[in-house]
Amino acid sequence: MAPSTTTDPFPGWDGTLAGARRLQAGLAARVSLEDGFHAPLRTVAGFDVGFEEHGAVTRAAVVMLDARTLQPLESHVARIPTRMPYVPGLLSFRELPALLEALAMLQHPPDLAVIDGHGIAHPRGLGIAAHFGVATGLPSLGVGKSVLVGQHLEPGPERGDRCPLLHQGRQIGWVLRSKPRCRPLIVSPGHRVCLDSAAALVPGWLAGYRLPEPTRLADRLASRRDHRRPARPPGG
DNA sequence: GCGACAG
DNA sequence: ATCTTGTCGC
Repeated sequence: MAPSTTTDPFPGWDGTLAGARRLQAGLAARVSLEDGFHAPLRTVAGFDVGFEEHGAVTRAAVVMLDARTLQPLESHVARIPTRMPYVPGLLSFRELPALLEALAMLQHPPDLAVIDGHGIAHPRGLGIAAHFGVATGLPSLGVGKSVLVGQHLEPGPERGDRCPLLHQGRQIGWVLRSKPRCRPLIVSPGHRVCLDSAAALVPGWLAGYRLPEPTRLADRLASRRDHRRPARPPGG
């Protein structure tokens, strides 16, 4: 991929936590909630982060998939020194640099990026998936495993059942049942993806597991579980 | 002041 | 996130 398709993800950041929150507020104004991709998607890339050396090394994984068949086309792992601790609400300041390294390893950019974490379902509207989108210009959406902010009702028991995730009087995402008897996923737009599209796209990437394929495969690469444990077949 | 708090 | 095997329930 072109070496400099990504802009500085933290422009003007003074390194402080207060400065990080101010920067988020400013970057959030650049998020577009209108679809900025052409359907049908041809490629989708999943991203996730893991750690090594007791947290000293951040490990980001990317898996490029054929959006129609869900077959993996290409995958990479980027490893860089960890620079920040985990602070709720500031996840992107810890994990985004590694994700951008992984993105740069791809031969071509994906039509859309799926990131493990939240998009606009964030206190200041700039979760890691939204931050990734603004920094790269790529359409993106977040798939989280638990709520950071917002309220919601319990979605129905069937795959595809969903409820709006609301925060301060407006919808910021969806609570989606991706698999029966499993905790629902939190899906939210990152950048250049609208709420309805976020809800419509994810079910198309499900293959019998709780996590959609892009994120599930990236998760396995990021957290070495594939080197220690075999995969179990889908279904019941 | 107290509790909550993506990964 | 990470340390970690078997186990209970659908």
